[in-house]
Amino acid sequence: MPPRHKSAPASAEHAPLQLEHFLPYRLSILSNTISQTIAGDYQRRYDLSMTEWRVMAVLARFDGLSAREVAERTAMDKVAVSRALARLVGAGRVDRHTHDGDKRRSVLSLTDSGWAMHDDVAPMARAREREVLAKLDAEERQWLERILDKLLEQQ
Amino acid sequence: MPPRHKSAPASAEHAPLQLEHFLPYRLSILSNTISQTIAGDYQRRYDLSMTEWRVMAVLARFDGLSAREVAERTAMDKVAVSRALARLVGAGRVDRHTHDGDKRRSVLSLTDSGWAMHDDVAPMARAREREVLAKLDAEERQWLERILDKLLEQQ
DNA sequence: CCGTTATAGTTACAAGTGAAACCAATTGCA
DNA sequence: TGCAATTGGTTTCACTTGTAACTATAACGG
Repeated sequence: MPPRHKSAPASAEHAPLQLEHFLPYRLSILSNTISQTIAGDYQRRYDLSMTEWRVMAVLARFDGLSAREVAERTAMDKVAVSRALARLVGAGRVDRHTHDGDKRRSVLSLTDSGWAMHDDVAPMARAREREVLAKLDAEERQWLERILDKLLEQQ
Repeated sequence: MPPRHKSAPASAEHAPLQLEHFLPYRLSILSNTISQTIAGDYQRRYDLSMTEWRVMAVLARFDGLSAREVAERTAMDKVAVSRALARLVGAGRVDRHTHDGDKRRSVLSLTDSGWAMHDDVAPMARAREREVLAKLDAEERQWLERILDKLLEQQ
């Protein structure tokens, strides 16, 4: 019986990428897996997309932001934020009024109902983060922190 | 002048998530940034999506895979693979025929043109990976390797 | 054998996303 | 002032993506 797949000749001449050892690919798998798990949690319980959750999370920390500021803090583009806000305001999770003195800007904050949802979801998200970090020992966690700091630092 | 945003009262009662220190969020930003940079490289030069590139990358390593096997190796779902293959076959980058003895299965491999594209793109991808890793010293790179291994290990 | 179940892959439809166009309010500056 | 350029935000349109349904072939079990 011949071997299922021939890989030797290809590697010799073409140096194909080994996806399973390729950092960008591995990061992408890891990030998607974790984010999906968390998103699953709150999508099961609430009708809430990941972008909507992120908007709520920044409004929980910074009350009164404008849509643009939310976009900055979430690293989302303004269209995505606008859409998320439309749904959140519609669902009564977020309050929006107009900035005095600049009628273009909105002033956003969580409603009581938004806070209730936040206070339910945030601990689930944190618990999932702990689940992930539990796979590492204290030393590894410190290194991870440091490595992410360096990789995420601008330029 | 009053403070722009009140965050203290919220944090006291509601313990909002600090997105900028939240591992899943940070991973997502990092992963998206890196993947976008690489995808930009080959989208500028070829009309090639990230899913298509991943399919090509595994076919470069494992000649003769079926679509399902490609899906397994890329962690993509079979619909995404089917679509990527339709485009790649249409563009003459991938050869598809039917498995002898199981007419459901396809047998996939890169064409000469597919190999040429691969041999052009793979070094760019590797160069981008090196750019990222250059932000770390040797010790940090080793820890990152080890940490990703642990976090990606099944369950 | 023959009917049921499982597998490989594609198609169809709905929902999500991104880029560009757009509107309204504001700012800059001649 | 007043008009061009900028900014905040929404809408539109084309494209991508995900889920479910579907077709064709193969494997299983009586």
